[in-house]
Amino acid sequence: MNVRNNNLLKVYQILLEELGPQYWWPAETAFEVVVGAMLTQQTKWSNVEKAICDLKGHGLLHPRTLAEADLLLLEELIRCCGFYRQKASRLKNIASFFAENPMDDVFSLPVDLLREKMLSLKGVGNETADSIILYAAHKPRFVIDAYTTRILKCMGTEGDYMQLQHLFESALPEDVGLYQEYHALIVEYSKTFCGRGRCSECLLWPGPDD
DNA sequence: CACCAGGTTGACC
DNA sequence: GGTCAACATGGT
Repeated sequence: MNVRNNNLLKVYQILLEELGPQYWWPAETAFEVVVGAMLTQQTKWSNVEKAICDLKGHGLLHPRTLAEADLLLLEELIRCCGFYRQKASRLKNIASFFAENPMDDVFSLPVDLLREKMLSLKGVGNETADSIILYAAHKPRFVIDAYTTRILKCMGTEGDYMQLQHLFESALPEDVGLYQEYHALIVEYSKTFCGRGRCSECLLWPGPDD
């Protein structure tokens, strides 16, 4: 079944029906979500899992301990995620922020202010900020990633990050669970069915022959 | 061996 | 105000 009218809610329903709920974000704590969001930048999640596991084993998945961790050790533990020198120092900086500003307090801020705070941290851009907001703070911000951008382009819609986010947020009910599931479904769907630029068994929009 | 992965930043038009 | 290389490892 194809959707030809950019009905984003209908697309969500189709994906959910086809793939089932994804229950993202896989993490035990909010801080683990923050760390994972940083590490997964331009990186496969399987590599992030390994790093998260090693960090956990060294007791570093807490703001204080991570902020005070040895930089070289940290680099070693996250090397499998790539960009490991950048990510290590940025992670320490983010950890310091949450060591000085408890997560419960920060996450209680109005969502726009929370977003600004996150964006002010080096290494946190739009997508990482929204991932933290949606999956760690549990507030409604739709996450736009490369897959989402690609899918919308296939459907004939282009725009920058904020434009695409507004598109989703104005088309959908403001529901944290829905946003969480939808973003996860887009990622899983894309990984399974879409190569770069082209889709093999596309459920969502007309193919070239259509 | 080439290409990509749940991006972000700073430099340079 | 937009474009682009740099950042780096691991899997197909």
